Amino acid sequence: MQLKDLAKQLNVSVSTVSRTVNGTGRVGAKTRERILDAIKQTGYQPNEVARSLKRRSARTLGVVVADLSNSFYSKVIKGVEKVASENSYNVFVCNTDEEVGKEEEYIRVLLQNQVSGLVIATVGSDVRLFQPYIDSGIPFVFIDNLPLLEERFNLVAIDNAKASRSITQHLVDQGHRKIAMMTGPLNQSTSSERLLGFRKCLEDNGIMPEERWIGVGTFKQEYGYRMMREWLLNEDRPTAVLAANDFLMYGAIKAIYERGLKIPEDIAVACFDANDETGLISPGITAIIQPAYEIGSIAAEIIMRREHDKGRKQYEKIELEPVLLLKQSSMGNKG
Amino acid sequence: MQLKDLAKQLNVSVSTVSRTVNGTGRVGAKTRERILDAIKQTGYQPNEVARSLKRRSARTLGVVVADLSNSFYSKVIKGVEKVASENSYNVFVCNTDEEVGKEEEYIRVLLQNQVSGLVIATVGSDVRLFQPYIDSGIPFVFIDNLPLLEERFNLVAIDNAKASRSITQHLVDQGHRKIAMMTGPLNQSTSSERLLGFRKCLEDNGIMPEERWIGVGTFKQEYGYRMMREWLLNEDRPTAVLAANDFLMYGAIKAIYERGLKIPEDIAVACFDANDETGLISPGITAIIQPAYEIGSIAAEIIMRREHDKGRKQYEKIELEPVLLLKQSSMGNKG
DNA sequence: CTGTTAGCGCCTTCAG
DNA sequence: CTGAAGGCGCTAACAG
Repeated sequence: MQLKDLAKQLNVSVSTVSRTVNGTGRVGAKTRERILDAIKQTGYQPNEVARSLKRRSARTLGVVVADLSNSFYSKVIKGVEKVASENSYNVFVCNTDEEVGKEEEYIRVLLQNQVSGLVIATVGSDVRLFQPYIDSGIPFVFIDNLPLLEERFNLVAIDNAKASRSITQHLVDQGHRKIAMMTGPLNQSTSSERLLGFRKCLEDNGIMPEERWIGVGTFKQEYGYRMMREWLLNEDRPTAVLAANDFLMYGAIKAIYERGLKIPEDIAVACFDANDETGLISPGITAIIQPAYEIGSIAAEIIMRREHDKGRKQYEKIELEPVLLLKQSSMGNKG
Repeated sequence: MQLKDLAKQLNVSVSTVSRTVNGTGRVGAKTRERILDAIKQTGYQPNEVARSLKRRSARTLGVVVADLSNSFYSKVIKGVEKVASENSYNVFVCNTDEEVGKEEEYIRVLLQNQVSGLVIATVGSDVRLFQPYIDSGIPFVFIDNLPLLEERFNLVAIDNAKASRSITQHLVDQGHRKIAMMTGPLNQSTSSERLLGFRKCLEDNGIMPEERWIGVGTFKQEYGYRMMREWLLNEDRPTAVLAANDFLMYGAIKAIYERGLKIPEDIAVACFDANDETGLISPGITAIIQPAYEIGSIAAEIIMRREHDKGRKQYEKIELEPVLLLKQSSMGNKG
């Protein structure tokens, strides 16, 4: 069923039907009535693809994340979706599994599909590939990780270095001086910034960071486990560990338990993003919690704003405040 | 940049360019060469929306789930996405928050966007609204919950009643006779089937199900908490609880701990879908684990098959085997 | 107030 | 092997 058929059936022109469907332009009361009726009868639904082609925009947002099953990202997505649906936009969600190739591919596909904007937690793809699009005015909003771009992008994120300093300071305040850190690839800014903040904080406290206790690998559980195991093989082991995300921490904890050690008595742990909804993880894990839902909704709002004043190429950098959630995993004074 | 511009620039017709872009129809070797070059130079990308309009199909799958942050669904989505991307299809993901209205709205929007097929974990919307679409051959694949439809739909799911019987039997085998069950709305088949299996198992074991220990509410943590609390107010309380999903169970456990009781010593617990990736939830929770990723990928494959032999209206019902994961939460003999 | 018409960007017969 | 032309379903001038 389409416009044309309806029009024919009612002996009016397609444009009249179109106008009443869209509520644009004046249409006679009774003709409108008849048309609305027929629409209800036939269950006519406009073809969005045709509309998108005409309008040259699909009223769709693309979201590219590394891992859907990571609750941080799923909350971001919910935030994006809320704003999108308030504006009658759709959301395309893509999962890159932290693979740069997939990320580039998905961005390309989304662009081909005429998305109105992109929300990206990049894992380091060469976003410059998409410079033409960015310049052409399609808003790219980065969350979490910074891209390899100069200035021409929007950003919604926390200050990772600062957050890292604050959680490290907490460990120091508990009396720890032998603190290890594990993080993901340094080409991701979340990783490098968190490491930077960690180092800075130790230095500010007159502690020399031990290079052997700095693990740079991936953001996956398996790496956290391997790294921690290695550290524990040595007699001289850290008394506290900071992990740059929750998966790393879960891996680390597994290694700690395997070694028969206790948290926090033998080793204190803290990390980013561990937000236990169940309340059953024990001990509770001290963590920096990012406002994930807000990150998503604000990112989407930026795109909406760009849709309104198109052409105006202007970029927003929004910094949100995380929360330092204190739990048992890091408690107990070592001083 | 579009087809027309490229054609003009190279002094060939649009059709020739189109043919070489798509690799369809013969094109002279050197003209092809020139065109391919120009494509690389200009970074031309075909407009998918226009293609979709022409083709009258968007090569897109829609997925409708109740809650993205539920790991069961995020795994399903990953499964769908894998198959989709293997076939160069895109995935639209929608989150209904368990609201029937949102579900109907999203299905409508997806259809308007000419998706090639839908994967739906329905929360009970009146899918008959979409009967015309189903009849017109757009494949609807249901997972998890059964729709209010006769026969004309595809299904990928586990046998919920059977799974429920088996986990209940496990509790009985541990010596329990005072077993409670909490579940979601009965208009969702996962809920009603699981309750059915529970009842059946008790009866098979000569145990009369106590109606006061059967809680029918929502699938949310908050309800699990409230229900459990109520049960615990009474002197005569169940010695084991089965929850129809993990959120309910987390709520129940919270209530149990608040009451100062121990798991499994005072009360044994078991549920559906609690798949602890962290390994830190303690005690570990006995649960029926559904093969979520496979459910998603098989659902997507069904759609792909329908794309190939279109017109052939045929429906597949696929039953997958869940796993009964035994953990401490239900261990210890009460007999 | 309503109808006619020209595209949106691409694909695909049908001629040449 | 290549070009011209019509049309996918809808919207938006532009006329009437």
